[in-house]
Amino acid sequence: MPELSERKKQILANVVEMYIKSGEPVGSKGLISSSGMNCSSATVRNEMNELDQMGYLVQPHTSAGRIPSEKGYRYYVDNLMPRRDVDEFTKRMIDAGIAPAAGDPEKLVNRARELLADITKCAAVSTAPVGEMNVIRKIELVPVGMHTAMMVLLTSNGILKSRLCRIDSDFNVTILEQFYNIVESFFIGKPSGEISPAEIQTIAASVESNYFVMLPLLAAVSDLSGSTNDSRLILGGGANLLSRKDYGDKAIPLLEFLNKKEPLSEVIRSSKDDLSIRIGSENLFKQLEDSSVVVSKYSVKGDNSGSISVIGPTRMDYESVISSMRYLSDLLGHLITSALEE
Amino acid sequence: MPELSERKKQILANVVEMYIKSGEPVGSKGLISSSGMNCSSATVRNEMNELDQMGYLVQPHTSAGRIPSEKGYRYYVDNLMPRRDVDEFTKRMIDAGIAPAAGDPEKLVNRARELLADITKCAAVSTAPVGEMNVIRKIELVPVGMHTAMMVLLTSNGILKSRLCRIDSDFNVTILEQFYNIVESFFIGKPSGEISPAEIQTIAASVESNYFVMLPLLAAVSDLSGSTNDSRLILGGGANLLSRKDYGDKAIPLLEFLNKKEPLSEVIRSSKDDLSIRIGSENLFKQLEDSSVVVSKYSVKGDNSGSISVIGPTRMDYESVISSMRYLSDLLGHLITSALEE
DNA sequence: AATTGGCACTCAGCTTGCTTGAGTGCTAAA
DNA sequence: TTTAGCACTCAAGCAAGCTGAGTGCCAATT
Repeated sequence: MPELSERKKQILANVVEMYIKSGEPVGSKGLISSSGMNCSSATVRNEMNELDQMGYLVQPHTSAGRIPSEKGYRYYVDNLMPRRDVDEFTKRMIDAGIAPAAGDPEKLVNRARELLADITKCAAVSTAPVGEMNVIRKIELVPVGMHTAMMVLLTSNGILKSRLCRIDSDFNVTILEQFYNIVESFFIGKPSGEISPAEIQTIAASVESNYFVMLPLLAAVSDLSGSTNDSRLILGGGANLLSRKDYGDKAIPLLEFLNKKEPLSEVIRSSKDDLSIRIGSENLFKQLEDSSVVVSKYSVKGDNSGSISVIGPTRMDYESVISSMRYLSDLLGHLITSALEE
Repeated sequence: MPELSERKKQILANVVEMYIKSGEPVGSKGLISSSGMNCSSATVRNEMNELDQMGYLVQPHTSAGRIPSEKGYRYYVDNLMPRRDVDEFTKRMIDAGIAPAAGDPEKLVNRARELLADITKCAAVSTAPVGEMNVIRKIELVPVGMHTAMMVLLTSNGILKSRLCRIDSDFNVTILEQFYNIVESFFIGKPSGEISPAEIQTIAASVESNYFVMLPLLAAVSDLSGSTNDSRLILGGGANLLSRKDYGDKAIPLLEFLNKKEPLSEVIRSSKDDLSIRIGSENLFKQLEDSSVVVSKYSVKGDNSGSISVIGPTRMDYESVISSMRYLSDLLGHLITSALEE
């Protein structure tokens, strides 16, 4: 990454910011007047030309102004973007918006996602808190029919999962007792997600008499506890993308893409850092080539566990999106933590 | 509703069907050729003119063909539309699509909604089964923190609801025991939704010592059991409306409207019959003036309890939508019933 | 009395050409 | 190295013209 001269940096930053604000390509003259640089438009023109050749800017047509390329956005985000705190207004909006959900982890996550979509006017995605430090609190098996029962599993981060299971023989007290004994001695207090099929086999084998009845139940426990939380991945504010003129009719296939759970999950989960920004084709899916994805993780009890994300046009207002997300994911982590500890 | 001559009926039916297929206004000549009527275009023209004046057809512009008015659609749906069974292909699609969800009521409903959206290329809404005959099966209270607990309620139709509650004193065995006693003697087996605040008061008063601890817990039970199932109302396939050229940019405000739970719930719930069709401005919300809403109820254990709906442009293919919905809601009702009884 | 062929008329949507103006690159002077 | 000046480009907006599907009406036909 070659160093740019101070002036080039200044120009690039201005182009990016003006383009983000207006959506119109930025010309040399307009840039001068609204950035207060003290040099002439011709000078800016020369510099822009070089930035163009270096790949930071592009021209939509020969006689139009410049817009940032992906490389331009990337350089801006990495080196030029101011790292301010959330503005007061947004902060209040978040504080006020999330307050009514305090105390309930699930509601908090949902509320956070809705707020994020509203604030950024982009699509927002949330994943529920599922840390590795997470422990199984309770397992219940409630008969629903003769051969079916609802299994309910509660983890220490306050997340409830359920699933219907079916067995071949009738339910009776003995089976239930046996099941609860096993649960008590093998599962309660165990980190969720650490139950291997092999273990299940071993445990099931220990009940000679009811092996074939118990096996599906135990498999269900394993399944439920380890279930990739795809089902806890929720997209909101998709409609916001439609009002963004950036995507013309490309908004429709994009929305269709985002509505599929699996690829979306892949997109979100492929982020490693606490805060990751992927711009345009840095996203591996070609459906996202005109979009940027910002993922911010939040921690519950000091354990990195869930995330909130924003998906919008590459032209999104990175600075405000990121500052909002930083604040919101911090707050969310704290609120969930205290909901569980209190 | 004045009777129309046989020929007028035939013409109206053809206009509606052709317009539904093509989306283009139907002219006299085109109608002749693709409907095989044995009269001249001039005759059709005269008839169309009358239908126009009677209010069944309208002309978008002076020199265009005719399209059905709302009155025209209504007459078609009530009197002219063939009532065929689902076509073989759709039927297979439904059978194959719903099979993997068999056994789990919640999954069945979700799958049905997704299928419906896919088949009709419209938005689809599902509500979970919540009949009046519905009974509380089990209530669990799982402590999550010092002052918080997760309450889980399971009803006889296999639907699970949960909610976090918080109390002022610490949880202890006595409180839990007392709570479960109350649950056992007052709530289990009771029709959900029939627990009045007054009753809660009475019951809470019966535990002199722990009145203030028990009250919020009991209130939570009442709340959970009676909770309007707004939260069980889910919209899917909203993106389908965008690809429908019928709504130009009106699709965006429409989607925004549909994404609000309350009005959508109102729209669905205002249907009384087993199958209700509301066309255009027959819907009370003006956001739906260009849309039709078809609601079909399904029964679980003979008790009319949930519904699936389709929302799409007034130009939707009523015949195929309705036949699909009839088949699907029947199937859904049966599958849920057998999942619970088996 | 109902049906039909013929004809003049309408008008949305497309095509075409013109104009405008923001913006560029280049050159020559400061 | 910067700047003023100038010729050039091209998207977007507008007006005029053309096209063709479709109509309404009338007079002739069955």
